[in-house]
Amino acid sequence: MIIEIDFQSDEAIYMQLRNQIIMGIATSALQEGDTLPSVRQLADDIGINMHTVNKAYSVLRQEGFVTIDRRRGAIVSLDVDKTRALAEMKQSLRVVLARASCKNVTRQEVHGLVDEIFSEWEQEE
Amino acid sequence: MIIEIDFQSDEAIYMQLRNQIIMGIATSALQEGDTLPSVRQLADDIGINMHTVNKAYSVLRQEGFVTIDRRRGAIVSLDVDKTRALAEMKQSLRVVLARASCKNVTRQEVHGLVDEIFSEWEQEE
DNA sequence: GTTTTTGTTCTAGGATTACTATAACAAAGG
DNA sequence: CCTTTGTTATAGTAATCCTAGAACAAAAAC
Repeated sequence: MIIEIDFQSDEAIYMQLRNQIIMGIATSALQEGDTLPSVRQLADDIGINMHTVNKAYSVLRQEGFVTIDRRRGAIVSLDVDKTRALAEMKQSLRVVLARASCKNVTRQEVHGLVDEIFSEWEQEE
Repeated sequence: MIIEIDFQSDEAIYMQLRNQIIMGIATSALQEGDTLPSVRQLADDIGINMHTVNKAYSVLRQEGFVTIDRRRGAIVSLDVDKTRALAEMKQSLRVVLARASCKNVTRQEVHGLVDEIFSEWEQEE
């Protein structure tokens, strides 16, 4: 799985990393049981500090996407709390859809985009 | 329109303010042509600094949700660039949906949530 | 047994951002 | 004339982000 960090972005590096790993899981580029690179190796590959990678991994652990084992490192393992996931998603969606709605994006167009995104993922499986 | 700031949140105050105003527009609590409170008055009401409100207004202007007039202050006026809005929304949706998908939220459930949110807004009009 | 690699922890410094605080300005309106 | 408007400048505090170097115990590799 290829990770691309935009150093010009105003989004923190550890957040870009977190989001890309989550999208990697969603697209099945990363599967349950897969191990992520060690913090030192990934930091070296990307050209950032070890602690920045460690922070991304810690956030992923806290959010229930990986478990961290001293021997094997970070392992993709999903702690599914669907009720919580739905509540959190609704909150995020409200902000995203409000912005879109102000710009005259219709409910149908949103549905279309959702389908597009899900289709992209299913193709890659 | 009621604005609620969570001072314990890790989200910046000016971003909370920006998002609530955008949601206010989406729900028609704020309509095109309406004037927002002056930066000093709103800052006083909320109990924050004038410059924090000013920053929120500046972001809203840059994103095309309000125009700012020296006489009347910030006025809701939507600069609709739908192509850009769709592109930006898709990028945001990708992250939100990836998180949900990992937690076994289905495409159908996302559609349901989208409808729920749009319905909330339409009821208030 | 020795060496390497693993995550973890500590301290520390630099850079940037967020927020607050004053103060002052020109423009418009009452 | 006085008030209110957004705007700008300066300044300080606090928090966050990122980097850096060092060290530790535990597990794996040799």
